[in-house]
Amino acid sequence: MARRSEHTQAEIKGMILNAAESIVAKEGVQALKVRTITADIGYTVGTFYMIYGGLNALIQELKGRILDDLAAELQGVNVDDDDPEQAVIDSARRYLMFANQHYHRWRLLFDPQQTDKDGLPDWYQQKVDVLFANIECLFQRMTPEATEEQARQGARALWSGVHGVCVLSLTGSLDAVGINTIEQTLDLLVQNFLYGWRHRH
Amino acid sequence: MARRSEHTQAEIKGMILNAAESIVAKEGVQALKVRTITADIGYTVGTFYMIYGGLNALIQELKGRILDDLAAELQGVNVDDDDPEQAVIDSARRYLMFANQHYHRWRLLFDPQQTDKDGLPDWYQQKVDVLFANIECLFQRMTPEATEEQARQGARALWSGVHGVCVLSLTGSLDAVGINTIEQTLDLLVQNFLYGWRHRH
DNA sequence: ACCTGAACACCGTTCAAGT
DNA sequence: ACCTGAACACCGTTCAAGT
Repeated sequence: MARRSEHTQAEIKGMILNAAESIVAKEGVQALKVRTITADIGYTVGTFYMIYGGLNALIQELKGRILDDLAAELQGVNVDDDDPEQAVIDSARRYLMFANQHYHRWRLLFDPQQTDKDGLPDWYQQKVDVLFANIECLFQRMTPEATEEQARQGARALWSGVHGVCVLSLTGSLDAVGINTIEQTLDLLVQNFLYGWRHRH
Repeated sequence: MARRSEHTQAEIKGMILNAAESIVAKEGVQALKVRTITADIGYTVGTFYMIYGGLNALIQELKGRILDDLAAELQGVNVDDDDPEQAVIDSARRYLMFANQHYHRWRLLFDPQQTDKDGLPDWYQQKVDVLFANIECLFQRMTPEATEEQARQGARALWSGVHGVCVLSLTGSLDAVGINTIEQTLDLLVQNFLYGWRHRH
């Protein structure tokens, strides 16, 4: 036993990440166990700790990946034509779609157990900021007379709302509703808010 | 040892509930352990299982209590005068205040780990419905020309949004902001939404 | 009948021991 | 240097054994 060197450290790290993503995607974080991960890739527990300091470090990296995927999804909206309002609506729909299709991974991003005590790392916060910058930019274009700070606040308020609709609807905390009803709820929130936002400026 | 009979089953149950509430309020659910609870009340693990089938059963009951407290908080808004819009705004502010002051207990209501696989019990769903009925009623009064179903959808959409603001702001997922900034964000969401709601009907 | 505490299963983490 | 697996700590849950 020991000293197999069948894979480089980098390869093992990749295998761990893939195995972990797969488990989270199928069963959620609560099913993510060190023993399961290492068994899945043909290694034993100890090997995991050669690569990661602990389960939290792995989860942190997973969250980064998920955030990147979410960002890619939101990048897909057409922000170049002259209808910023429609772009906001599209963004919200894409957010719901991502949350619905990648439910467990999306949940991980906001799992209360998985928030590091010493706050999130800088690179993580930066990814969040980039994600938000697009929405803020659309708000600027919708209401050019608003200050940058107002656009920030507006984007934050609406996006929190969009997130709330996804959380309560998809987790079934509200009650059981189908996905198209959820989309209606989302549109209702977004369109009423945007109407108010436009006419109050 | 054994057969102390210093307390009735009902008394022990009350002691467990109090100890559990106290732990959750101070440290959150993740700190709630059977061994800690029973040690706090001067009993041992086995006693816990005389009263509850397991930790989940206790947590379920805790959630019911928290929901009652939240309902009481929201009952406090003045819905009798002729300004239903202001009553909605007040309700939203009270919801934020409750979430902020009873952070860990409020979080428990939406903890993903703590949602029973076979859905929530009927009595729980009923408490949620009662809570929502008030908001729906206010929507009816704001826009009497809307159908009941529209009022339901509107209340659901706005309340999801309100919840989202509380979640993202209080958990620091967005970024670090003070409580008054949170209230501003909340008001922005609610007022813009309501403006749209009123003028689009 | 009421209560204890040893015991089991499970899981994160460590580390002495192998090659 | 790389990897194993026994071992420890922690925790939910069970149950034989005490009074």
